[in-house]
Amino acid sequence: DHAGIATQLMVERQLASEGKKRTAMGREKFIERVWEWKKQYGGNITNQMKRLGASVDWDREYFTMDENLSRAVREVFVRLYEERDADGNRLIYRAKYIVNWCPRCETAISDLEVKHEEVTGKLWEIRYPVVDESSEGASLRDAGPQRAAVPTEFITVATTRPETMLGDTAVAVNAKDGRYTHLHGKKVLLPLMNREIPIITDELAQPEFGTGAVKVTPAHDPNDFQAGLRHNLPQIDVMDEHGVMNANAGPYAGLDRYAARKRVLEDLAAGNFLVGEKEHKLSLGKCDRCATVVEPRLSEQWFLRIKTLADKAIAAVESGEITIVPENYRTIYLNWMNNIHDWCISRQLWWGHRIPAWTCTNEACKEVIVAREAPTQCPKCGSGNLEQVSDVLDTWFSSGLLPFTTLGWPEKTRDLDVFYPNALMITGFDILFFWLARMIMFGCHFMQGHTQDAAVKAAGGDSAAKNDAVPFRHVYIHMLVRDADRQKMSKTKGNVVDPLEVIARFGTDATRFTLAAMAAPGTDVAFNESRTEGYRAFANKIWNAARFMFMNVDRIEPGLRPGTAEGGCLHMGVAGFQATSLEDRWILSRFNRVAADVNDALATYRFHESANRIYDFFWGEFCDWYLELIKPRLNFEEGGDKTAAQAACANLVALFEASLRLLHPIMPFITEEIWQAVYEGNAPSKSIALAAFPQADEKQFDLAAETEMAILQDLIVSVRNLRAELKVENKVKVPVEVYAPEPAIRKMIEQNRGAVERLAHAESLAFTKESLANLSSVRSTARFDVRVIYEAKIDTAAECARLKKELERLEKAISNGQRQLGNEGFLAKAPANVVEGLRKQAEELAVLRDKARSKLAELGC
RNA sequence: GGGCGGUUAGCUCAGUUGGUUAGAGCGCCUGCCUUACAAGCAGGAGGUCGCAGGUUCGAGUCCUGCACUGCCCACCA
Repeated sequence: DHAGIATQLMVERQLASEGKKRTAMGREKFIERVWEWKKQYGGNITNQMKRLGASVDWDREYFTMDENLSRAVREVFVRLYEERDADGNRLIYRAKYIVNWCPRCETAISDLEVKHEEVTGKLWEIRYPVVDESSEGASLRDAGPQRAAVPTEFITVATTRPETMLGDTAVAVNAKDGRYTHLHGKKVLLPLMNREIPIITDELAQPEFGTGAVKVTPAHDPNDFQAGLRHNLPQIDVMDEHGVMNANAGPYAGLDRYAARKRVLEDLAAGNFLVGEKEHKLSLGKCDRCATVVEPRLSEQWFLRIKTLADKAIAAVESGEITIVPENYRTIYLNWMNNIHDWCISRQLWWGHRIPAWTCTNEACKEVIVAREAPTQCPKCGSGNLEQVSDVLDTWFSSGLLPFTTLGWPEKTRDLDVFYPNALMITGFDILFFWLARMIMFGCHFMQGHTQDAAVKAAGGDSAAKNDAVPFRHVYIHMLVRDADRQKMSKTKGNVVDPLEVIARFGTDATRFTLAAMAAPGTDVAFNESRTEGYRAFANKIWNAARFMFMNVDRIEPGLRPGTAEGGCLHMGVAGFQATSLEDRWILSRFNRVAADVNDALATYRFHESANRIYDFFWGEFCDWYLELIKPRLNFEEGGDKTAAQAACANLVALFEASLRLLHPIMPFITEEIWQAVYEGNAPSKSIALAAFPQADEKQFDLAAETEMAILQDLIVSVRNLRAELKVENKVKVPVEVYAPEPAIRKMIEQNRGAVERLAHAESLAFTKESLANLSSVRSTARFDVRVIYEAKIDTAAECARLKKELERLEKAISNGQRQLGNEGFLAKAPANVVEGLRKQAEELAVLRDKARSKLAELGC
């Protein structure tokens, strides 16, 4: 979008560096200059999106200042101006009101654009002399200034902005405050200005605070403004749009507000009016864009009467027609929406949508005309001299319309039928109120009565949704990316992480993976480079695994493609996969599980879970185990079977291809590259992005294979452990003995003895009839004992230490288990599978404990 | 003044509806250039889950209070 105030600021800075000023240039020339700037920098965003691999319908690129969108903005403005609420008030109105004013940007800004900062400032106490009524009359004027020098009574007020006293038009006390009852109806003489102002009674003054008396400056404080209206007080504006004191400030005119503050304080002190100066904590409002301290300023602005729109926006979320993830933002949203104030939508800027309103320049008429197109003549007085209001609209006014204006509104378009309501809005929490809230308000209001195309609605699974006016059905709120130290990125701090730079160093895929893996809902991402380094290594791992695959395909069966039989690989998790071995059955089962988990994680916006799940599968299971396990079959030249090698190769390709599809949303580039290579130019679709996302087939879950494989892995790891402890040299293969009392398990190990020998670096594998638990160089599990036969001196002390630690752990676990299993409450209330699991575990732990005990006895420690 | 988060291994972070022995990456220690991969492989050390209570058969997970910390909202001179 055109980002009115931000963009104008950027161009102003650019001009400043050339020694030029916006005001000297004139509106037209300046806007031309902004367009130039936009042309130059707007492309950066597009470029970043492309480099990030965003999948975007580029034909639908839009800009909020385009003519079609601008026309929609005017349409909305006019409709809101013409529409009246239940009380008969226009939804858009113009009013003279205290608004937040940025003296640097020289414009009004909305409440949201003010950032409050807690600072320790000063609270000054000033005493105002009470006018002595006994000397009322001619003598008052005659006596002149000297009269103030001998007052009899004072009333003391407190302020954090003493310069505003120049615009005071009253002093307020609370009617219930007995201390001031005698002063009701009297006047004080405003120091420095020598102006008599009344003492009024108003709720504004709270007896508990300070002295209980408060100065009233209707033109410079929102509360005072209201009080002023209640008491018909004059509004004396003492500053101009730059925050410089004006003629109303008398001798202080021309001074900047802070210089004036200093002088006022000095003068008050000199006149003996300043009676106190205390440290005081206050929240200082600063301009969101340029950090200048905001000044409450009386000015004529356009407002949107928000309640009508807000009510609909509340209903849409409360009813669940719009869902928000993470859920706590729902409360935040509703809380804000329920306490919303009218929205100041006019800005005294040049860059933006100019308000479609004209004023008749005829002094006697001054009619305001709001219209879609420029009127030629005043409908009231007939004058042809009309001038368009110079204000522009708040950027968010137009941004808030995007869900429907980008689809062609106010025309009735096919796009609106199909795409409205949008399915999902993804946006940052920092613009929840600025943007999201406004989109919901505008959408619900202007699209009321809209009905989405029934077929599209059903296809999206939203056929039961009632309210099609909502701009989108689901909202995903993402957090901020911070720097590695959790600091908010800022140009002034110089800690901005430029995505393009990260991409240049680590690659897009690694960058995307980092963001995905760290995107736990509701948590900021501390962008940590070491993490990205790790994911670059992952990309590298994928690449090398692909090399391995291609190497084997080229050698074993050149031209091999993933299965594309009926239904095609596109609709199945893994097509053409023929499980012929334990590892085949295992990996197929594991793949389907990961596919199930990833789909589930994505459906619930748990992106980090999906990323981590694929990572663990691909690296920890597919590469670390499966590829290692099938190597003997692939290497048929070493006395194997070529047919088996071809089958293994086909499985490898099928599984890899499916994994690529699963990985593609997070790592689009590497997966596309390998996928295309797999098909050697004959891919079933133009891009992997168009291939179906793998779905889990629960029939492929194979619990038996997973259990068996786990035992095999245990066995291999146990041998590796023993080798490491015995410090067996890497090249040396050692004989291994296994005791496996259960015949089925023994058989399974026997069938996979080759795998054990190879992956555990064993010379041979033999089965024993007797338990090995008490022998040395043994590792035991509940299913098997395994022993490495190696003539190395065992470090008895180290082995004892290890066993003792192990025994300690086991005993603790056993006693925990016993306590639970002996607990009637547990047996009665815990689910059966939990109890059963614990029983089984207790048995296994007991076996292990016995083994460890007897082993310790054997070693004599 | 309201509201919302966070506090788990040396560091950065996961841990959905309470359920077996709390995980990952990086870093660290040991050993390996084993023909996909040293950006790698194999093995290892490291945590009383901020503190104090409570609920429960069972708490990192739920409740209360406290401490520290970050953020949002608010017209307190």
